[in-house]
Formats: sequence, structure tokens, C-alpha cells
Amino acid sequence: MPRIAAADREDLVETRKSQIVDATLRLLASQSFDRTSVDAIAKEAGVSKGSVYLYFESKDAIIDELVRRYSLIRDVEKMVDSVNDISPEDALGTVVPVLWQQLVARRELIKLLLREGPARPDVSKVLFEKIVIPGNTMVADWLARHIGPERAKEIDTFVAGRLIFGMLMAFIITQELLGGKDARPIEDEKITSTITEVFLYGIMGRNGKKKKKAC
Amino acid sequence: MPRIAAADREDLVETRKSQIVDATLRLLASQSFDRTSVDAIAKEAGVSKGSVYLYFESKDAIIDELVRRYSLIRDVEKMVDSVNDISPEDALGTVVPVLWQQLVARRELIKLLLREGPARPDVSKVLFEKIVIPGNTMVADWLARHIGPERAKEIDTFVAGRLIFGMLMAFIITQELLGGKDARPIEDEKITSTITEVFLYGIMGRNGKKKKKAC
Amino acid sequence: MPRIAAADREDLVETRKSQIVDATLRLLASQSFDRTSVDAIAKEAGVSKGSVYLYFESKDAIIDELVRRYSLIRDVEKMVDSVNDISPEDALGTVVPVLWQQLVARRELIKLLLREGPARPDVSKVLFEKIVIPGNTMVADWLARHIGPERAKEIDTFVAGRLIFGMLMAFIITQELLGGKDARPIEDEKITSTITEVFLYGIMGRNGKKKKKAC
Amino acid sequence: MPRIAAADREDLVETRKSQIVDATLRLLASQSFDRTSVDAIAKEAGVSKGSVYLYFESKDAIIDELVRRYSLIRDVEKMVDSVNDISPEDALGTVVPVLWQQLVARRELIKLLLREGPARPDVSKVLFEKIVIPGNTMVADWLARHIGPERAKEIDTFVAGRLIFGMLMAFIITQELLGGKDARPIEDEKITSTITEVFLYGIMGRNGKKKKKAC
DNA sequence: GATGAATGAGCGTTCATTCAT
DNA sequence: CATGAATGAACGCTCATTCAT
Repeated sequence: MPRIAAADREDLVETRKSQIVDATLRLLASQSFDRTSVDAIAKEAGVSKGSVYLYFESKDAIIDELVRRYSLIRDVEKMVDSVNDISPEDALGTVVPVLWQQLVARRELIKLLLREGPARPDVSKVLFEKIVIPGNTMVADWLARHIGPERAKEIDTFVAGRLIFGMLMAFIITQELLGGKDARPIEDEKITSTITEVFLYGIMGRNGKKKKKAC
Repeated sequence: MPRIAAADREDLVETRKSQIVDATLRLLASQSFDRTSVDAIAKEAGVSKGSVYLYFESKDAIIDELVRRYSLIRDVEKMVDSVNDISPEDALGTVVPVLWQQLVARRELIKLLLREGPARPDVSKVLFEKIVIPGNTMVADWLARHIGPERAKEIDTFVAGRLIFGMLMAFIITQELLGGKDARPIEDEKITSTITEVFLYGIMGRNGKKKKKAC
Repeated sequence: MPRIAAADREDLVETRKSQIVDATLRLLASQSFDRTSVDAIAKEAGVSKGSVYLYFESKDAIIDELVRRYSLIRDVEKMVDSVNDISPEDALGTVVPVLWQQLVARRELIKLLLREGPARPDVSKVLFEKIVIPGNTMVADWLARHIGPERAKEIDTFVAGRLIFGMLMAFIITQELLGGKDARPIEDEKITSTITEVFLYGIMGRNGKKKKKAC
Repeated sequence: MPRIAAADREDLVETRKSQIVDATLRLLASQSFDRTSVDAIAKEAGVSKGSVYLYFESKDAIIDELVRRYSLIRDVEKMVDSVNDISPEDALGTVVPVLWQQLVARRELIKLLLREGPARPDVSKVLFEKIVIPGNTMVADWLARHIGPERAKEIDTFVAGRLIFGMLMAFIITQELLGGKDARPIEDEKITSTITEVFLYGIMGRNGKKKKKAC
């Protein structure tokens, strides 16, 4: 006979898990997971070390949960949905800056994923299958619907779809994670407009923006 | 009165440091630096554990030296030199595949830099100032010389220069480091040709490949 | 004014204590007491962990109670009573096999007593004074009544009485507790008949089984 | 190039292992192995906790080594050798008291083996195969050579051989390990002479000592 | 009376670092 | 210069015990 109703119990579990995962994310901003002790996580979360093991099977389970919780996939999905019927010419101008802002806001998570992902097969798998592939596929489908059959013969939309993220990541890594923002700042507008320009002409090929300009 | 001539002494120090740094790099292919013990490094390097501390102040000093030694900068420099006077249209077809091959070959070093870099201010600084900036600048200068004044008004060549690496990195990270190569393989040729196409049209804008096509 | 009648209350305490002690004994069949957690005991007993501490001061108090409750003494008493007036020649043939079966059935308790007893002065005391001495005395008295004055001068019946248990224990320990049953099996019948034979001739001396053989 | 000669190295390993094993044996006199911490062992041995792991793979490896080192088997072997051609009538009078003394001297080891053995399959196996079986077999062979064909049909010498140890163990356990020595002392001489008498008549059957007495 | 979430001391184990040789 | 035995702090994890509900 549990003293606490099932719903309250679930709430408690959820609260505690969040406390611990969030504390971990905070600590991971300044040091690797390996160098972050369970003691430190517990202290940061405001619970005892023993409690951490009440809610997670092991230290590693914390990072698994963390990755599960903080993925960009839902944002990407929403964004692609919202521009579904809008051509890249019209959509990229808003999509790229928004995407940039979201990636910047999650820079710490990205730092974490870049650090921990490649070294952990389980994390890698989740990252690749649950984030990269679905996100990439959505963008590829959208591109395929808009670039026209001629251009579609020349470029692979699945590959092209991944490029937009690569371009954005290049600046997240160099400006936000490697300290470029301080050492050699670049205005956000310049980053996003250049990416928009390059990607737009890049995917449209020789027909790029032709509609808007008679040749 | 030193028993050994200064030059010889320096040679020894250099030899030992290289032994240790190279051994470390080899071991980092399969596990994170944190999980690589000094014991293992010493064994792999063929020296005693004590000797490691004769040539490095601490375990961390090894990774600092490693990052200092291994950069892509010299390769980028050579490559830019070799295509200095060749237009992007003619150069990218060879440059992109070569760059791709070199990045793939160094995937372990990239994994290491992504893991250790963002968490270490000193490493970040070196990476950014000695690799990102010089490489980016060389490519930007080259681009500036070829895209023409009209296009130059529309895109920032410094930003555009970094994009080519971002595009390549997107696939190094997803295909090589996150296991995409096994889960969802893509032919190297498809990756490099798509990047070439997108980047070329992207930077050239509406004049892309105009020489080849009368308008 | 107690809400529950004193008798009922005692019943409850007794029931709960039994639940917990019995559960512990069951668990001790497969692992040492040290490696049996209070969690596991509570679960096996069907009560909460907190309840264990309602009825026992500490984990160790459970084992003390267990040892106090389970002894062979009542069985030995009954057995000696039943053969009180029967001579060893006639009695041993049935007593030894029955005793053997009872010891085999309690092998786990014996394992427990051997493990926990010698290291705990309180348990030792209980074991020795409440089990060894009374059981030994009963057997010694029975022997004294039957071996005749001549033989009584040669052997100490108190010592001899303890030997029958030693003989049986030798096989409980080696065959049942050390895995000899699997590695080098011996039929139960061979064990009990040999013990009967040796002990019988042993205690009777040169007059052993004289009834059956005119001299 | 090791600084220490191989022989010296071996000596050191042997010394350290002995230090640790002996310290462990000392501590096991008063508490179970589970409750004996590596910290305590290291302290008792006069080495650091880290050093324990320099010489033993794990805590469990210490007890394995301990059991390997302290077995009675060599003593039993020697004893059986020395009485090889002597009949039980003449031999038991000296063998039993000597065996008793040796078992008493090793009471702490026996306590340890009774406690740790049954709970550890690996220890059990070693105990049974390396101590019980060889010792038992030697004694059985010796008995078989002396009891004559007639008696050999009635008792199993392998079973009988184990009985002599059972009889001795009964008193080791009750007098030495359970505190009977203090609560209800019995003279050593009484123990050994009774065992000798009972075992001798027991194994010889109706022909026991007949040589000495015409019937 | 009954519960089980919470605690934190203590465990076995690892390993960066030191230093006598 | 080179070694590796020795160290002990720190780790991830367990679990006996407490106590608010």
C-alpha cells in the first residue's frame, strides 16, 4: 500500500530526474562528463549521492537521459512543417536565422554532444538515428519538392539537406565553442545572410532566383 | 658542465616528447583521454611511467602538446597555394575530394579536438587562432580574388570560406564519428560532388558557371 | 489505554518477527548474511524496509533471533526419548539414518551456524549451551546406561556422545556444504551404515555385538 | 631495464604477498572476510591500500591465496607416510594426539574455512579437491591395508577414513571455536584417548584388539 | 503501525603523481 | 637519465538506518 498516489509518485520521479539531469547539464558546460563526479552532480542538484542512484541506474544513465531530453528534433520538425509549401527562396530568409538562434541557445548541449557523442556508441546511435536522420530527411523532402527535376539530377537532396546544418555548425563550433566570438566576432546577420545566400544559390544551381530576374 | 651537448639534449627531449605524444594519439583512437591511463601511454610509448613525468609536467600537458603539434593548417596552406591562380570552377572539383580524404584520414584527431577543445580554453585558443583563422583567411582571400566585385557585395568571403569546412565537417561528424557510415552509408563521391556543386553555385551566385553557358 | 489488547499486540509482534526471520533463513540458503540486504529481507518477508526496524533493532539482531529460534535440540531430545530403553545395537540402525536426514535437511542452517557462530560470542554461547551441551548430555546418559561398567572405565561417554555428531557433521560439511556431493558422491546408505558400524563397535569395545556371536 | 634483479623482484613479491595474506589471516580471527575492509588489511599489513592491488587482483584473490597457502594436506601426507606400515592399534595412539594438536594450532584457519568455504564455490572446490579428497584417500588406503578382508566387507574405508577427521573436528568446533573450552573444559588427553578407542574398535569390528586377548 | 524516500558513511577499485634507487 | 614500487585521494556505487508522512 503505497503512501503516495501513483500520479504523485510519477511527479516526484520526474522532478528528481529533472533536477539531476539539469544539474548535470549545468556542470557539463565547464568540464567533461568523465571529470564530473556523481558527488558534484548530487550537490549541484541539491540531493544526496544516494538519491542519484534512486533515480538513475548508473552515472552513464544520466547522460543517456540528458541526450534523450534535449534533442533538436522537435524544433526541426516544427520548422519544416511551417515552411512545407513555401519555396526555399522565400523560406530560407527566416528559417536560417531562427535555426541559428536555436543552435546558439543550445550551444552548451552541442558542446556536450560533440564531446560525449563520438566516444559513446549508444549516444552516437541515438544522435544519429533520432536526430540526424529524421531532421535530414525532412529537409531533404522539402528540398526535393522545390528544386525542380533538372537540379535534382545534379545534386543529392539528402546530402544537400545535411549541408545547411554543416554550415550553421561551422559557426557554432568556431564562434560559440572555440571562443571565436570574442577573438574575432562576426555579426549574426552576416553569418545567417551569407549562409542563406550560399545555400540558396547552391541548391538552386544556375536557375537560382531566376524567377525574380529576367536574364 | 653538462655531460651532453645542448643540441643532443634537445634532440633527446624532442624524441621522447614525440614518442609520448604519438603514443597518446594512437591510444586516443579508441578511448577518451580521461580514460587513457599514464600507464597505458608509457607502455605504448615504450618508456617508463616515470619518464613520462620527466618530459611532461602532468598528464594534461601531453594533450596540450598534442594539440599544438597536430593541425591541418599546413595542409590547407599547401592546398591553397596550389590552386592560388585557378578559379573555383576549375579548382573545387579536385580540392574538395582531396580535403575530404584528408579530413577522413584525420577523423580521430578531429574527434579528439571536438572532445578536448571546447572544454579547454588553452586548446580552444590554439585551435582558433592557429588553425581556423589562418585557414579561413587563406580560403577567403582566394575566393575574393575569383568571385568578382558584384558577388563580393552580396556575400562575405570570410564567412563563405568557413562554410566549405562546415560542409565537410558535417559529414565527418555524422558519417565518420557518429557511425553514420555503417548505419546509412553515402558514397564519398556523392558527398564531395554535392558539396562542390552547392558551394560553387553558392559562392558564384547567379553568375555561377556562366562561362559555360551563354545567357 | 492501548488500542490493541496486549495479547493481540504480542501476536502481531510474534507474527512479524517470524515473517522476517523466516524470510532471512530462506535467503541465507543462497548467500551470506553480509551480502543479504535489508531490502531483500523486507521484500522476501512481504513487509516494508521500515517495518524491519520496527521489530528488530538492527540487521544483526535478525540473525541473533534466527539462531535463537532454530536449533536441533528439540529433535535430539525427542529422538533420545524414543530410544531411551533400547540398546545402541538395536537403536543406532534407525537413529543414525534419521539423524542424517534431519541434518541434511538443515544443511543451510548448519552452513549459517558455522559461518556466523564462531565469529559471534553471543551466538557461540547460545549454540554451545543450548544445543551442544544438552544434546550431548542426553546422548551421553543414554550411552552410559547401555555400554556396561567395564567399557565405561575405558571411554568417556560425554566425549563419545559428541563423536556421533562429529561423524555425521564430517559428511554434512564435506558432501553437502563443500560440494562433495557433486564432485565425489557417496550413497547416503553407505555413509549411515559405516557410521553405525564404526560407532557401534567403537563404543562397545571388545564386547561389541556379542549377543550375536557366542565367544 | 629493470632496476631490480629478477630474483630480488620475486622476493619482494613474495614478501608483500605474505605480509598481506598474514595480515588478512590475523584479522579474520575476529570478523568475517566480508566485514574486513581492504583498508584494514592494508593497515594491518603495513602497506598502503594501493599496494594491496599491486600484488592481488582483487580482495577475493587474497582469500584464494590464503587458502592455497594454509592447507593441512602436507602434514597429513607426512603423517600417513610415517605410519605407513604400522597397524592402527600401534599407530593411532600417537597419530590422534598429534593430529589434534595440529588442528588446535590451526583453529583460526579452520574457523575461517568453515565460514568462508561453504559460501564460495571456488574456495569450496579447492578445499574439497586439494585437502579433503587427498587426505581422505591416504587414510583410506592405510586403513584398507590393515583392517583385513573380513572387516573390509562391512565398512567402507573411504567413509571410515573421513570419520577420524569428523571426530576431531567435532571437538575443534565445539571446544575451540564455540567457546566450550571455557564453558565446559575437557582435557585434551580425554578427547584424544576416547577418539582413539572408539575409532580403533570401530574400524576393527569384532576382531578389535583380539590379538591381545584370547577369547 | 506502516511506509519508502532520503541519507551519507563506507566499500572495492583506479590511477596520477612521487621518489628512492 | 631512467625506473617502477609505493602512495593516497578520489571515484562509482551500495546499503543500513532514519524519519516525515
